[in-house]
Amino acid sequence: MRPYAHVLERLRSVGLRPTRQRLALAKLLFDDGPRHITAEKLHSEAQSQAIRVSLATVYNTLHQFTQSGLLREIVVDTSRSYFDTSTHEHGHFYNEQSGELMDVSGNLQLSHMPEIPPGTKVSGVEVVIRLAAK
Amino acid sequence: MRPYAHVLERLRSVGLRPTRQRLALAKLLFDDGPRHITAEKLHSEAQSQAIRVSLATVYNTLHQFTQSGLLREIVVDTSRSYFDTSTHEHGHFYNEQSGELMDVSGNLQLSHMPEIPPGTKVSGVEVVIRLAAK
DNA sequence: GTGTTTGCAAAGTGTTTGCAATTTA
DNA sequence: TAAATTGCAAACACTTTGCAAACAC
Repeated sequence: MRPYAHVLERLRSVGLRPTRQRLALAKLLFDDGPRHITAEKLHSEAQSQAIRVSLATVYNTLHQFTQSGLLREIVVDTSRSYFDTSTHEHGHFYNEQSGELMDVSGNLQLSHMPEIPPGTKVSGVEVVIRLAAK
Repeated sequence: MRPYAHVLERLRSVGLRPTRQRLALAKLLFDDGPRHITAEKLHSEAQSQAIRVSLATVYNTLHQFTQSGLLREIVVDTSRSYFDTSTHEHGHFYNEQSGELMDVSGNLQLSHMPEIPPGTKVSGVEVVIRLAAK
């Protein structure tokens, strides 16, 4: 029985040593479909499953995963960072009251791509639909 | 001669007392066409023009202006808040290297508006095109 | 064994807050 | 003069960093 096999493979494939902490966090992140999570949430989730990881390591790991392309950072709130396990380009709903971040299903395109300022190239397009209670 | 007349009027129209600080900041913000600015930048700009305003007041003022609809806050960077003097809905270019935020000219629409989660309504749509050096 | 990773605690950064002093109407 | 606003300094929340101990290979 190798419960971590797929996650282990995933880490190996991007050249990250599969340490106990990274394996545990990767399992939390990638084992149950798309997730949107903050560092603090992931940390407390780990704690509640008796996984001992420091908050600093959670931050480090989230950034390493992001750099490696396993995660994507989504900027919707000045006061905390969200990380998305879906790395393809897609839009988001953000509920400011609850802090909940959700994928927009289906593909959400721009009507047209505007002209890009000279000397630059597009590194990403973010569409955020902010929600409030009705 | 009433150099602040228009700005003064603007503050009055949203029910904010035209104090010396608010007038000076409003002048910096609204007198030269659309601007995208952070609190620290506005503060240092004021300082360099010998306008005495504390950073706390700059923050307070930016938030009051935002609440009153004179400004719009744009979320593009976890580490600082940007405020836009154009309050209509429009897209932005964000150059992560320089920290420069620019309007997308022309109107940038979504190909379609997705179905909104039940019990919520759209409070705003943000489109950010991230730029990197070519 | 050697280089990498972790955890802690301290430091950092942008932002907010409490409250006395000042200003506006 | 009464109520609103300001400025200061302290407090805050999230995030990053330095470094010794622990770990992976």
